[in-house]
Amino acid sequence: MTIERDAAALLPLPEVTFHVLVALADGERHGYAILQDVEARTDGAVRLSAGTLYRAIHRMLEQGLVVESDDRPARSEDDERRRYYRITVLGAAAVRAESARLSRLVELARAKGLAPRRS
Amino acid sequence: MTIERDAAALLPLPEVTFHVLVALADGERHGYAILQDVEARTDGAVRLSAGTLYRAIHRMLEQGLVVESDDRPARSEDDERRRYYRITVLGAAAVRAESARLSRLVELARAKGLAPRRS
DNA sequence: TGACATTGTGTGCGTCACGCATATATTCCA
DNA sequence: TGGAATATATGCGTGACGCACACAATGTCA
Repeated sequence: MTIERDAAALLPLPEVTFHVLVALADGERHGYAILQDVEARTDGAVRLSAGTLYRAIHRMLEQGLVVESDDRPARSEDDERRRYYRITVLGAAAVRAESARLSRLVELARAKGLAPRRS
Repeated sequence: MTIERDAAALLPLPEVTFHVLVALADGERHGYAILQDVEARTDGAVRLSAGTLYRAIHRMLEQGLVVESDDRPARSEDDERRRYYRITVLGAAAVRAESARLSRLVELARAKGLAPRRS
């Protein structure tokens, strides 16, 4: 309950924040990997600018949407420069709330015949 | 085709612009009526601030998303202060494109189990 | 009639999130 | 060995936002 209200207070989420949370939903990733993941999942349609991404991550750390992780991959596959992030319970609640908000926006347009038919 | 590309170049639409276009989709309205219409259709969840609304309308006029209308209601139901607006072909294309974009965002979240089930 | 809320449009101001450019260092690979 | 890719970060300008405020006409009610 409190989590849901805390999440609701953060809406609307900035676009880049939404993408970062979706990218982290199924596992930890470092910044640059988030960049590539978003681009791949959207077939190149969404390309985050690096500057905005890293600033968004800093904001998200302060807001408690993500935490930095100490888990590092095997030394042979690691890169010291990387900083890994994990989504928090609040982060998951926030992206769910934002998804619902966006879904309602689409419904508004759909009611006027302005949205694609339900896929 | 050209219209679709012109509309695509305006994405993402500012949130208030999206709401104004949806409000105008089924008929002409003046600014203050748009304010009330959005609030009513969203059950009070979305309340546009007047300042942002009127500035958005000015932007939209310059971009050709809406045009000011000379049609006035019967004098008995009119109010000289009002300024009426009509959505353009470009405006309709833009809100359709934005709806599709938002719909794709929801799909991204849905693929990770973070969006409400299809309503 | 006088007071006050509502309707209606508009500007001033500060802030946040953004893209683009740039900085800096490391790693990969031909 | 030199250039592309990887990786993170800051500088700067802009656009859209909310809130406060301004100002006038209209409606309501004591």
